[in-house]
Amino acid sequence: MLDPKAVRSDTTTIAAALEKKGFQLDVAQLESLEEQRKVLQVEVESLQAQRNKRSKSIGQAKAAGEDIEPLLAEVNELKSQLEQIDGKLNDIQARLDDILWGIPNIPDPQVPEGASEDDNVEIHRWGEVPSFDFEVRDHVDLGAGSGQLDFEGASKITGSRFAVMHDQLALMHRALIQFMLNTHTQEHGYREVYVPFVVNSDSLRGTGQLPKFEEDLFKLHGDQAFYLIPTAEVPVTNLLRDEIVPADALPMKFVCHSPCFRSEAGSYGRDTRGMIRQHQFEKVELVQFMKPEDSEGALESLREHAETILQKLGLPYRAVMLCGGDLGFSAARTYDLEVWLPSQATYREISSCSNFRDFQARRMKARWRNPEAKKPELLHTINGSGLAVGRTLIAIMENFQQADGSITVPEVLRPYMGGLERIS
RNA sequence: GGUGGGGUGGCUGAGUGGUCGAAAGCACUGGUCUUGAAAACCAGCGUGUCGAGAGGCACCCAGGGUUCGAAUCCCUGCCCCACCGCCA
Repeated sequence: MLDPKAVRSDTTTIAAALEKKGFQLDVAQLESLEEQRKVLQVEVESLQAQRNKRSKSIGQAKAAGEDIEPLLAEVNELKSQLEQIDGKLNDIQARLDDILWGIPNIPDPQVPEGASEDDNVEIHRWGEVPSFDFEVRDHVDLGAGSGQLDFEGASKITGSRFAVMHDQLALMHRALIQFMLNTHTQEHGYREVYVPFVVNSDSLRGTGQLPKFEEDLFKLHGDQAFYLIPTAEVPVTNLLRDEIVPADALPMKFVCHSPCFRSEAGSYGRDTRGMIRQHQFEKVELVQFMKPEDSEGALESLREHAETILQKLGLPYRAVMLCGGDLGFSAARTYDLEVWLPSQATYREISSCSNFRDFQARRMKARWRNPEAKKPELLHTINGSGLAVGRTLIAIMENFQQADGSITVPEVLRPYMGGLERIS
């Protein structure tokens, strides 16, 4: 959420800044509601002040044994006035809140202009794109060849956009998770955390998936509004919801492995083949909380932490900065890491690293005590995938495939796989 | 699933209809004292919002309700603790 005060006072400036994201802020409506709110609120509060005063004097009069009837009549009149105006205020306030919770974060000035991912700006490339002296197979064919990747089975069990893995492939999938977690805890200073994979709606509001993007989520049936997590970002970031942390606890860095569940509504027909876009996938997520002045630098280092995984695995990739139109709802600035996929002869997203500034923190009331300030201040949050496990597996299969359809296991994974050098 | 007890400020914990945003203790901050520290003593110390300020308003798990007035009474929900049942 943006600072409501800023939205109030700099409405047009903010509306202009949001255009980069392709978001149209209804300035006229906002201003009109705000004007009404102000008047009504002043009125309600002054009526409340009067009521409180009279009620107090009723108590005193009663104690003194005086007649309270005239006072009662007076205060009853106030009460009915108050009820009427308060009802109007609540209505206006609810409408303002709806607008406020639905405004995306303001993109950073350095975010490039653009409407879609085609306008993202490449920052750098790493590694050499492999060349093959045989016909390249995609991960679906490679998996079918070894009989270790089964989409029909998954389709029978559940439906489309799920996968079943067997044997060495399942082992490598698991090894990737261990490798990523160990690297981030042992080399990058993250605390490992295990969290619920089912969350309530407050948590989703906190990180920004709700109220606008409910259709992207799997919602559980039941009395309570529970959802499957679309990313570990949701439970981990919400660890600090309604908390005030001391300055010396910052920065806080968490790494969390979790499954992620996404409905993929609106992506019919996209990436229907294979394991690129699934309803369920594993991800190792990096989440950090820090003082506002540290978040820009922290995003750079978090991106490097994610890049380290790709480098250690020897996977060619590039880093891009997302343009305004491709930026997520809550993000002020995002780097995507894209891994090379030989079968598609292109780079595909494997990690997304974002700075949310105080946008999520304001929604969550996640704060810290700045010793130099009198009041608690909002934290900054950043996060990024380190990495998406399923897509990493695909990238390894395709980049390290051999003419015979076998796959060379990256050196760093072998200790996690009993020394296995090749999947065949 | 059953029975009982609870959810109050950073923590512990008092408060069961009126001057309570809330006692007390701990923690924390500042001061006195001390060579320094500790102890002792004094003072300060929740969050949000409106206001230049004085101050107003709201917040005692959440949402409704009763009342002139609710932390306190009623209803619903959520959560926690104890015991019983069931269970990976």
